[in-house]
Amino acid sequence: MTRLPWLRTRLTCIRGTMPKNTPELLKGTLDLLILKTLESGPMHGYAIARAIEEATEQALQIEEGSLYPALYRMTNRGLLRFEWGLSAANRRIKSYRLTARGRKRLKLETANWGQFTQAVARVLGEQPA
Amino acid sequence: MTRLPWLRTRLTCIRGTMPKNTPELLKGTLDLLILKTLESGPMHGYAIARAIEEATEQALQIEEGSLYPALYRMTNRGLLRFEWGLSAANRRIKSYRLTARGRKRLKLETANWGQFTQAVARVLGEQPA
DNA sequence: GTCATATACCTAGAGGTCCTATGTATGACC
DNA sequence: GGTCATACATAGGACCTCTAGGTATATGAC
Repeated sequence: MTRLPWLRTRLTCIRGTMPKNTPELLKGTLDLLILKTLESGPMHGYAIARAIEEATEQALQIEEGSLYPALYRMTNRGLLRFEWGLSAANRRIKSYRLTARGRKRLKLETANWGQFTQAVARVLGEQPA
Repeated sequence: MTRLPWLRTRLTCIRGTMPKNTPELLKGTLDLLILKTLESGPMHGYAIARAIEEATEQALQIEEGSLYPALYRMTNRGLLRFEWGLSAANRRIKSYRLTARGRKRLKLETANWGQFTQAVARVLGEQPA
């Protein structure tokens, strides 16, 4: 049971900003976030997660165990496709991009999200400005 | 295989407004919606579902197969408690109300929801007014 | 050089939530 | 007496996220 070198790294990463919020909330939304992030151009998985975290100022943490299965799923559904390539840091990466279908899906899910949050807002009794 | 009388009722109900949206989005949100609906006073399960649907102008449909398990869950967690009673229509009902814990939870989940939607909004590139 | 770190990928299994489909019961109304 | 809406309930499946584990390698510090 030797402590492997990469283990400590991971733990410190997690301990860092762990907001512990949004345990279930992320449920239907991760796909939308990924689609939106890819709208501006191709990106690889790890970078997508970082981009989302940065955009939300670490409010949302994308776990790798959610991210990679999601990318896999979405590729299978024809929303994304990927090519192997090299990152700026000279690393082997899978560069994902939206397909036409993915773009259409992004539109749909964005609209759904808008409707959904409006509906919830009505229940919460927020004044729509 | 005779067609049972209550079947048709149910089907027409469903066919009515079925928006088919929010398949996954509801995930972490149903509890919040129920808590908020009960904030104004005791209510029974069926009425809670109707209230949410009305508040959202049928944008959100609360299925009974989601509703009753949710009420059960939340009762077990000490967020709600209920008493058997009679409705205005003279029917046997379980009248639910918030516990102190439920009220605290409502606050927490409302705050979480606000943060979460803001985070998503940032990714979607919406201007925060 | 070699050690630690960050980058970059992957997966199995657990846990949780929602929905579909099904079932029962009864008050009100025609 | 039949139909409808109300009011409860639950088993099973589908789906998604997270935890926890695993591998590989470029880069910079020492």
